[in-house]
This record gives sequence, C-alpha cells and structure tokens, in this order.
Amino acid sequence: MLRISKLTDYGTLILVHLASVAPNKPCPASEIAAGTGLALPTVQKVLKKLARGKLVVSSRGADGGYRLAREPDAIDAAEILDVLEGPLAITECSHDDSHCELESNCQVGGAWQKISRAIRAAMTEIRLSDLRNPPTEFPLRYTILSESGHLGRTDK
Amino acid sequence: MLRISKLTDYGTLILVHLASVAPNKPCPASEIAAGTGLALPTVQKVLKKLARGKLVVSSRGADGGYRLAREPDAIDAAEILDVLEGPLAITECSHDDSHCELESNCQVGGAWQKISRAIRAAMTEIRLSDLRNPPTEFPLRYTILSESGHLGRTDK
DNA sequence: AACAATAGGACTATTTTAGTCCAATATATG
DNA sequence: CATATATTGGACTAAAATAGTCCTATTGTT
Ligand code: FES
Ligand code: FES
Repeated sequence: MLRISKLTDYGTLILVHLASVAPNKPCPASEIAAGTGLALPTVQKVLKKLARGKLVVSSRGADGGYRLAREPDAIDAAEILDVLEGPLAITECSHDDSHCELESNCQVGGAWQKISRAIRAAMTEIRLSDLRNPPTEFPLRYTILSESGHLGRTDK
Repeated sequence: MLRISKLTDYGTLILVHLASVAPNKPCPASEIAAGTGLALPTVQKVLKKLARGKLVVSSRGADGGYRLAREPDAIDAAEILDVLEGPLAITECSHDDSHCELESNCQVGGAWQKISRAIRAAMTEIRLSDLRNPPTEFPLRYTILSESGHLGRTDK
C-alpha cells in the first residue's frame, strides 16, 4: 500500500540506531553497520542521503561520524520519507509535466494526489521515537471531511 | 508518499468512467479508450487485471464489454490498490522470506508495515464514488492510538 | 459464416532500485 | 607533520520492476 524502498527501511533502522546511542558522540558508519547488521557500503550510502536531508549531521575525520540532527521526537516519518524516497509525486497523472492532456475530460482530478497529501499529513504525526519499538499495532482511526460536503463520515 | 503506478492511475480513470455510464450496458474497451483518452492496448491490459480482481465483470462476444461488478460506493480504494498494485508488502524488512536475519537486534519491528496496514484500513473508507470528482482536498484527520500507551495523541 | 469482443500471455524497451567501489577532502592525534 | 580515521561525491554495474505493444485463441451475437 504505502510502498517504501529498501533503502528507506535501512534508513529507518539507522536512524533508530542513532537514536539509541549517546546523542552527542558521533557514531561512525562502520559502527552503525555493525550495530544494525547492514552492509557497510549501503549504510554509507544511506547516511549520505540522510546528511543531505539534514536529518543527521556529520563530523569528518578521526573520531567523526554521524549523529541525529534533532531529538528523536522532533523528527517525523514524513520527513524521513521525503529525504529517502525523494519528493515523489504519487502519480504524474499519466503525463510528464504539470499539465495533463486528459485533464479536460478527466473526472478523477488528482484524487490520488489528494489522498497522498492527506496521508503525508498523517505521517507528520508519527515521530522517530514512535518508530523505535513500535506498538503492536498502529490503529489509525481517520476521518475524511470534505469541504464540498460529499465526504463526511466521522468514522466507519 | 503513497506511490501508485501509472497503471493504477489508469485503472482509476477507467473505473470512474465505468461508473459514469449506463450500469448494465457492457462497455467495450475501445469505448473506454476513447472516453478516457488512453491508448487502447493499455486499457485492455488494465481491464484484464480489473476483471481478474473481480472489480469489473466482462461479457465476451459482440455487444460485450465490461461493467462494474458492484455499485461505485461498494468499491473502496484499498481494493483497487490490491488488485492493481498487487499484494505488495511495504518492505520485506531487508530480507526475502518471512524471517529476518536482523530481527534479533532490530528495534524497529516492522513499524512501516504496521503503518501501512493502518493506511490500508483508512483506504477502505474511500470509495470509488468518492474518487469521481473528488473534493478539493481530502483533509484526513487521524489519530494514532497505542495499546502500549506510548502513542496517545488525539490530534495534532 | 462473419464479426465483435474478451482472455491470456509473450515480448521488448525503459526506468528504477540496489549495491559496490573509488578518489578527494577533512579532522584528530602523537 | 605524518598518519590514521571518516565523510563526500559521484561513477558504475547488475538486477528488478514498469510500461507499453502485439499476437493468438476463445466466446458470443447476428
Ligand atoms: S488523468 Fe490527468 S487530470 Fe486526470
Ligand atoms: S529489519 Fe527485519 S525485523 Fe527489523
């Protein structure tokens, strides 16, 4: 349903690992690889993306490494997905640039994009601290409210 | 965020189209192609998947075609995704079969899978009839409730 | 019989993803 | 200053998923 790549999963593992070590001691990639069981080159690759995405900060040189840029409860799942999955639109609406050739006779009007945005908003409420040892379930009760009124259920 | 393939987007277009024509007159693929602006071979391919997934029923032979298997408000978005995107797990947890080599020292414990299941549950509340001419937004207010208690916000 | 459709799958090309590796740069330390 | 430790940035290959087209067989109508 929500499909994330392996790299993103790795990234989560890494972030959670970083959240569980001493916050101000930079943790080198090799240590993270050992701690998570992931291959070192892969860990390095993911860490670079996380650093560019400002989720971790890096220190170079001896005694360097990575540490979280913020507290674990100040990093949310939407950010993690943004950084590791890219800005990816849900669909390009069967076209490439922003204008759709089918638009004139299209009755869908980007419903999936809207749903995706709604899900993203929900993701901002899930924090890195929630990802560590998560509950057995994430009972996500949701409500869709439509301004135009034709969607107005409060719950199932 | 929620990434769906083009084929799934096409499928939505097709289903919405079928929802807007006479319900009991089978609609041939060629007509759907013309009505949606999609290429015929693509439409045919998607319709086959929809038929196998029991979302549409087909009639062969002259005067044949496809029609919705159920009323538009009896088909939900989760089903559409199941049929067109496959059963796809969100991640394989960095492994192939059901047992994960990292499991012993893993602190994540399939958080993404759980989130995905929650999102899927939310998707069952969105119906095909909602996808047609959707509201300008899908304000999806959600609540995460944790049985283990460490997730307990009611709203933002 | 002729025609109109779907069923099923093969097939190719393109794109995305995964994974590894290397050369360059920065930093701490003795 | 020399050396060892680390990140940075990108190149590179292999594998897998996606998109799109097309062909043949079957089914049903007239
Ligand atoms: S398919 Fe592009 S606007 Fe609907
Ligand atoms: S990565 Fe497989 S159980 Fe956590």
